Order: sequence, then C-alpha cells, then structure tokens
Amino acid sequence: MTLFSRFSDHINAALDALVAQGALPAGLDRGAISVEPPRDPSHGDVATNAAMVLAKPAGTNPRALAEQLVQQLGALDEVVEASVAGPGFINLRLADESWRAELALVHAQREDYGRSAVGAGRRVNVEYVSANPTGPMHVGHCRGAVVGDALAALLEYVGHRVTREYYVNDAGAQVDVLARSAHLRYREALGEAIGAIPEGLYPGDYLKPVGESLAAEYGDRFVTAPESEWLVPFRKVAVAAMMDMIRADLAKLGIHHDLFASEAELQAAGKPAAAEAWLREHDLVYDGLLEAPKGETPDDWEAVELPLFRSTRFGDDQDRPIRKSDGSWTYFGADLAYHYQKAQNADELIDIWGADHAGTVKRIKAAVAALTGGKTRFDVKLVQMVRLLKNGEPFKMSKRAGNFVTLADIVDEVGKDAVRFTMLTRKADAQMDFDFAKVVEASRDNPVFYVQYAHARIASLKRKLAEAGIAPAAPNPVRLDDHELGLVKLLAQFPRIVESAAAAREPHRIAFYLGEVAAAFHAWWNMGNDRPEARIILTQDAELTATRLYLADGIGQVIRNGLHLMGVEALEEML
RNA sequence: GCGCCCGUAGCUCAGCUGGAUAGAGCACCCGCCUUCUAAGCGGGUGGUCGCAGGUUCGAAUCCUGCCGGGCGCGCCA
Repeated sequence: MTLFSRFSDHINAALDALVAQGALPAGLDRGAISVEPPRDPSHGDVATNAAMVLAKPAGTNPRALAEQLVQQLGALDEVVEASVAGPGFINLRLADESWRAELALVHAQREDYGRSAVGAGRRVNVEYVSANPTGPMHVGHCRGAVVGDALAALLEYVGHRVTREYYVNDAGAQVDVLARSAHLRYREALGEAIGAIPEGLYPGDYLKPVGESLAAEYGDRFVTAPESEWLVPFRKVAVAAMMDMIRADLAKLGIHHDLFASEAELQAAGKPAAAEAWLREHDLVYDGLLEAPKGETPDDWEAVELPLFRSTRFGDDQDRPIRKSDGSWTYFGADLAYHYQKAQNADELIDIWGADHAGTVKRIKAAVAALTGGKTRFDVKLVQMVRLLKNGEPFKMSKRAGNFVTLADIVDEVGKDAVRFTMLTRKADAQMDFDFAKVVEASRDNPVFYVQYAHARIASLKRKLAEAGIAPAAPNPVRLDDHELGLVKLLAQFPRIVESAAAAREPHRIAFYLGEVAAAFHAWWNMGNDRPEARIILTQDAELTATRLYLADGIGQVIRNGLHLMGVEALEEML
C-alpha cells in the first residue's frame, strides 16, 4: 500500500459516504480520478481531481462537490489542511508524521520499498531480443534487449509472473545460409584454401570455430558430399553454436531468458498447421490471390494463389500469406502459431521489436486477436534505432565480425552498466544517440555517472561515520526540517513511479526519476558547503547526524532499488 | 502512394495516459572549493509545445487535415 493508493482509498471512502447520504448518485465511474502530488508543492502534498471528474455526471458543480469532500478528507488524522483550489482541485497537506512514517517504511522494507502487488499474479510473457541465430549480437539488438529486460523486471516487481522468452528463428532460409557458411569453414579447417567468402554467405570469423568443431566431429566425409547429406546436421551444430554465442553476449549485459522457443520445433510439432486448420474453420484463412505490395508494383509481379489470413478484418492493409507457394510456412505463418502457443501460458503478451519491423505489427496483432478471441492483451513495443557516435562524430567499429559493431564490443568499451542505463534514458520509441565518449564521462550531463555518484557519496558518508567510530543509530526523535521533508516526499514518489512505469510499460521513467533523486541529493549535500551546520555529518551533534544519515540511507536505498530494476549495479565508490 | 514513430528553450530530451503559471540538463551570464569526493551546488537569460481547425469546465497530451524528419511496405526475416 503506497501513500498515494492509501489516499485513493480515503477518497473512495469519502465518495461512498456522500453516496450513502444521497448527496451523490451511486455507480459513477471513478476511473478518471487521479491522486497525485500537485505540480506546485506550495499547493500541498496530495491533489485530486475527483470533484471535477464527477461533478458533471453527478449533475452538480465541481466546487460544491469539492467542498463536501474536503469536509471529510480534512477530518483525517494525517491531513492537516484540506482546501479547494482553482476549478475544483482538492489539495491536501499531510502531517509531518506521515512523511516520517514513509521514511521509516523505506528502511523497514529496504529492497522491497516500491514493490507492489497490483499485477495480481497475472502471467505476462515478454519476448525480446529474438535475434536470428546467424551471428553475434550487434548494436541493433542491444537496445531492445535492455528495454525488454528492464520491462520484465519492472513487471515482476509490481506483482506479475513474468516469462522472459526468446524466439529462435532456426527454420528459415537464413539458417541454411548459415549451414553453408559453416561448411565452407569446415573445409577451411581441414586445410583447404577457401579464399574470399562468396557473396551471400556469412563472412564473419566467428564461424571458424564452428568449422573446426565440425571438422573434429565428422573428419573429411562431408567435404565433397552433396549438400543434402550435410545441411541438416551442419545447420543444427551451427545454430547451437550461434545460440551459445548469443547467450554469452546477453550474459555480458546481465540478460538471461527463461525460455528459448525454437521455430523449427514449433513447426515439427505441427503448430502452424493446427493454427491454419482452426483459422480455416472460422473463415479467417482462405486461398486467394496475393495483391501486389503497396507502393510501386514490381515489374516482375505475378499474382499467385496462397493461403491468406484475413488480417484486413482487424485493420491491416491487406490479407497476409501464411504459407509460400512451395507449401512451407512464411515467417508470419509460423509466428502466428508461436503467439498462439505463448498465449496458452500467459494472460498478457508483450513483444519487443526493432522499429524496422513496424510494418508487421498489424498482422500479428490481428492474428493474436483472432486466435485468442481478443481475450489476451497483446502489446508490441517498438524500439527505435540507436545511432553510434564518438564525441558527436559517427562511429564505426568492426573488431570481431563482418561489418558491424557487436554488442560485445560496446559492453567491452563502456561497461554493462553504462550501456544499460543509457539505453533507458530515452523513451523506447524515440531515436537515440549513443556516444561512446559521453556515456563514460564523469560529469553532470551523464546521468549514469550522476546517479552513481549520488549513491557513492551516500556510501562514503557511511564509511566516514564508521571511521569516526560513530555507530549508526536509529534516530529518536526523527527531526527533519522542511528541506529534508521535501527529500522524503520525493522518495515517497518511488512506488507510484514504479507502478505507472509498469502500467505504461515504460522503464525509462525509472531512469528519469533516479536523475531527480540524485539531483536533490547533490543539492542537499552541497548545502554543507555554504553552511557548515547544514552538513550531514556533524560530529558535535550525534542526534542530528544520526537523523541525517537515516535520511541519506533512505535515499541510497531508493536509488539502489531503482538501479536494480534497471539491472544496473549501485556503486559504493566512483573510480 | 500507404502504414507506423517523432516534431516541446539555441542543442539533447522529460512531461506521471486530459489538469493549476509547460520542466530538466547542456550552452551562455553571475556567484560558491582551509570539504562528508567542487566528478558538485545556487541564481539568471531563454517557449506561438510544427501549423490550422475540432472535442470540453480545461489540450503539449484526444480527433481531423496539412507541413517537416525517421523507419518500413513482395511468398524476406
């Protein structure tokens, strides 16, 4: 129960009382009522628009209704002032004791301060990364990986049962190309001079070890053998090796999925066929002519009859093929069955996709709506491009593989925490610049540093105190001045920030909030520069020191909790 | 041509799903270092929230139409 949800209950109780008195009609929709801190702190601590939202349906005017509510809310023990402002806002000012209690709650709940049960155990499947198993992870995958992972942690923290899932596209043409590329490396490993890698095969050195292990396993028996003999085993070995590499890359970012779902296994189990049969029964798949793509019609376009899913019934531009003319499944045909499978074990589905797949959102949403009868909430979060820079200049780097920057390169260059935090400093659907120089810069305009620095300063306070031989003691009484109470009020925002970030599926809000907390802490710390008596550690006043440390510790706790949600380690000292 | 995303201070971006006088950092100007880490802090300058309509008590936020930028649009994945 957070402070704001507690007041939400108070307001509901007051409304119930008015209904009982006959002053308010029963059954009004209270969904639009907000309970939040007013923008201007001078207005009070908690504000609600309840009177403005309900006045019209209740057939009364907002200020009159507000007055009635204020009478009841003002009578609460923890409210010292209740007033009506502007068009009908209700502003409440809380007793200092409420804030002291909130700070005590931070200390009592520790790493659970901010945790919530609003998710009510609903099962959410978050599918993210799902990079093709044809090579190492590159930058393009990085942001989606971090956003998905942070979102999963956030949803878990507010009481959802979360499955972190990775869809392995091990059934398409690109894994055949991988197998052929591995065959070439296999011949190379057996001493053949292979020369330049032919166009159309994967050139990266990362396939060399795969070739070597294939050579060790099979000797030379497949060197001249027809593809039909080695394609399947080579594909299997190569995909497994790529997935090992990808898992290692993800581990560098601190990311571990619960489930790796194989497209090949899905197909082998007949899931797409079963989905097709069901959809045909419900007239959602039919054999029809595929229209030419929108925009310029290609010269060589020929209309072909294919099994089409009626995605236009759900808002898509055209119906989409689920099988190719050779009878094999399209990506969409298999993906549709895959989403149906996920929906069997989850109440809600979330996909994290790169923005380059935006064009296929409608068809998959249509498919999920069709297959689940619209009962499963399904969101696709699009993650926009990341532009790599170094000191503002476009940055190219290709140490390990092909012609792209790998995820491992980035993590090696700036560290896991800087990557993760920085990837969460923008809304996912906004484009982002990632500047290698700036994300490791020790300055105010690098939020990674700035937040860590605040945490390190708090850790340093505790060390100083230990050095001085002062035992950390719980203060009694807790005397906080107005400025310090302001800090507690900011900490008290954390639970509702967490809840709203989870509800909106926007983990970046945590990063912005932590930036605010860090700024408030640095300002408080610095007051000691101007006024010695404002310093946090005052050796001549043990009681005040204990109180201030108690507050600093609470701030550190909230920063740690927020960083933990982002998968970033809180530092005890800089360096 | 169509779809999706974006457009907020000179720059980079927030804005809590419709609330009160639109915020922060950078940059620029003015202050603060015998210190618990100045790797920092305080103050100031700076806005037609792309444009035009609409919805209502109330719009940066929702709807429509334009303008500008990005991404995408075959049986690929």
